[in-house]
Amino acid sequence: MQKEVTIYDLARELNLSPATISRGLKKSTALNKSTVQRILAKAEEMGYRHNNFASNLRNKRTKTLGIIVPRLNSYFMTSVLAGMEDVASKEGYDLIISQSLEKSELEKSNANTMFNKRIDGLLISLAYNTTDLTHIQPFFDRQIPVVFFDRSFPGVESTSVVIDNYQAAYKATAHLLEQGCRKIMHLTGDLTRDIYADRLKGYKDALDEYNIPFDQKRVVTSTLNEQDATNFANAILAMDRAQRPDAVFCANDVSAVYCMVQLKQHGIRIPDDIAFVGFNNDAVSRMIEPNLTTIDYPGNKIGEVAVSCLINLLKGDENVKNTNRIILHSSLLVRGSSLKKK
Amino acid sequence: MQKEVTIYDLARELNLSPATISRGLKKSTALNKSTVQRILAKAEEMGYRHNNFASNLRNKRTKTLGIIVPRLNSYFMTSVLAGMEDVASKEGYDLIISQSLEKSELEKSNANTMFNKRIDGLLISLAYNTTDLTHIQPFFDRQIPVVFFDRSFPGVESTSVVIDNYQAAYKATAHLLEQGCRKIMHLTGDLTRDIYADRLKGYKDALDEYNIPFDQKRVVTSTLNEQDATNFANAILAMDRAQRPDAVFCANDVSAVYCMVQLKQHGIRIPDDIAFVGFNNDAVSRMIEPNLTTIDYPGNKIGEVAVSCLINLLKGDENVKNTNRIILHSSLLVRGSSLKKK
DNA sequence: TTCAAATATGCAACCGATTGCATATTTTTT
DNA sequence: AAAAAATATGCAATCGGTTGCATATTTGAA
Repeated sequence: MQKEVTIYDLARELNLSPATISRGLKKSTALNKSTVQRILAKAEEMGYRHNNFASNLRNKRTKTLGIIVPRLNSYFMTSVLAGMEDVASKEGYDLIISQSLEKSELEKSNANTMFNKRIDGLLISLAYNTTDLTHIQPFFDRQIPVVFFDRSFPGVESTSVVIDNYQAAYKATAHLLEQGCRKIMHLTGDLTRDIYADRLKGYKDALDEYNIPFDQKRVVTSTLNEQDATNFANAILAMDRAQRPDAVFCANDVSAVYCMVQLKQHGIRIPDDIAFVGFNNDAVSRMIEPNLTTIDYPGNKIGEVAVSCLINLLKGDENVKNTNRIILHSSLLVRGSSLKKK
Repeated sequence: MQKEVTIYDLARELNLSPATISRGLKKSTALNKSTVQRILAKAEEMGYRHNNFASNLRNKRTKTLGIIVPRLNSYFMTSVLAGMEDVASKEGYDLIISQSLEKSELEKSNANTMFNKRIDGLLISLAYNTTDLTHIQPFFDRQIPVVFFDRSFPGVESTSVVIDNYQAAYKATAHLLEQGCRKIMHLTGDLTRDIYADRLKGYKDALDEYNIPFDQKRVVTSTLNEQDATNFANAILAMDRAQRPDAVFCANDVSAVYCMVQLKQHGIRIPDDIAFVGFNNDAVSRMIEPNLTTIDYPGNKIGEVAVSCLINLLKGDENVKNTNRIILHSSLLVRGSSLKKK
């Protein structure tokens, strides 16, 4: 292990003090321009690498942001992360990423770990079954900024970066109505997660707009996993003709796809018998036949915005403190699964 | 911002020296057991948090491992990461994760960033088009251990953790042969990545075992993305009856699925006309109809093993230095896409 | 009782960058 | 030419934990 070059080494070589070197490396304007140049050149020449630990210790900042997500294995999350990485690295921040695997327990433990690692700020998208924020409280107590993204918590004081779930669901439902569907079911997730509550509201309001009475029996709450989607499909298959929906709006693509697979295996034609709309524009939406109509929203953008926000908060930007909800736009991608009219 | 409790605060409260506190917090056996207990209790009571930066500065270790992966958006990668996270956090290591998005350029820049962040060790799965390891050289030069996983580099001196690609491909091909297929095509990735080269070898040897002559025209190299898979399907559709394969073995599930979708849309029946086997056991393999026969391998395990290895290397374990290839087992999951015999 | 061995704790010098304040040097003003 | 202002650089303390070596205390053996 060859030893590292420090500012003291540079100082000795250039006959300057370590203080001057430190300032030079940060291009301080207090220094003579030519001195700064000499320092930079020498640093390059000797292979100097900045030591974050010494610097963090002194500054009492870690220059690290923590990210907790339910799962990494969706195209959406990957895009969010890529966006976050992009902005964070430009601003010189590291990211520590962990998955809650949709389990509140694990989320708590991850939050705790990050707290102990002294991250400067936290970005979090909540697990399905998280019902309180006690695990986030330590951050609030120490004034460590927290930004929620995608899955936020109702009534929380922190900034959230979300999409217009209400609008998106409204558009999805209205689209099905325009296609002539009248018995539209909605497969949703845990309604304490406001993204799902908002989508439900959009669904309801679209029905209302078309004067279709809302029927509670047409809304099914689930965890949106493979098993639940299949069960949901089986429940549809068990219904008699009159009861059966002519369309289903699912709160994510994966559940829509599993549901479609099961229905198709039992002879249901899509979209003729039942039309489908999903949510997320996951890769699977283009693997199923017919391709799934879905809501597309810009993961990258969400990531970028969330990190920018957090960094502004860290910089103490007062404007950001007052903004506590940033809503990004999404769009409806119409594909075969919902096209009844040709 | 309330101020942090340090070992000096604890020392003052307990009338001990900071040195003793430091040892106590690490449960040093050099200390009286009751003293350790008192220290731990007091630390808990006062809300002490260990300061990594001070500690890293002193120890000249960052306790951080860097991970570079092509993409995070597969079930496999997510599992690998979960496994890595598990072991790493147990050993007190942080992870910094970044994606190369299959681009060698980005991989280089990520490696460079990690080098400057002074990670203690690197875990890397190479991008499709990485053809040299110059970007890893700085790690080798400073004796920073590097472990390759899944996608390794031929002839590299570092430890690699991989699956038995050869065996898996052999099993997959043999299975298709047992089902009566004789014209088996193989859609593969870049053959300079040894995982693909190994799979090709397994495919060849299985054919050989059944005395089927190998035909170079039956092997198609691609990037395994949606476009390439669709093109491949179109090529099959363009073949005349005699030429058409009766089975396809794809080097990943995603390409198999896209290919199947395209073929099905043109009336090809699966598995009757063409049987399919994929690789990875991605979630999509159970979304397509018929469900895709595929190779399942334990992502979690790969992650765990890779990190354990790296940590042993960091501990200077000589045994590990000599082991430079760890091969994990995988298994064939037979599903509808390849079952011709009922 | 005395001395050696074992056990328990403290001292103090690191690790490397940062920054308020002081000092030295140069430029500008009167 | 002297004083004031502006510019350039250095001093030294600080961030908090670690560890080799020294010292103090207890235990056990002779």
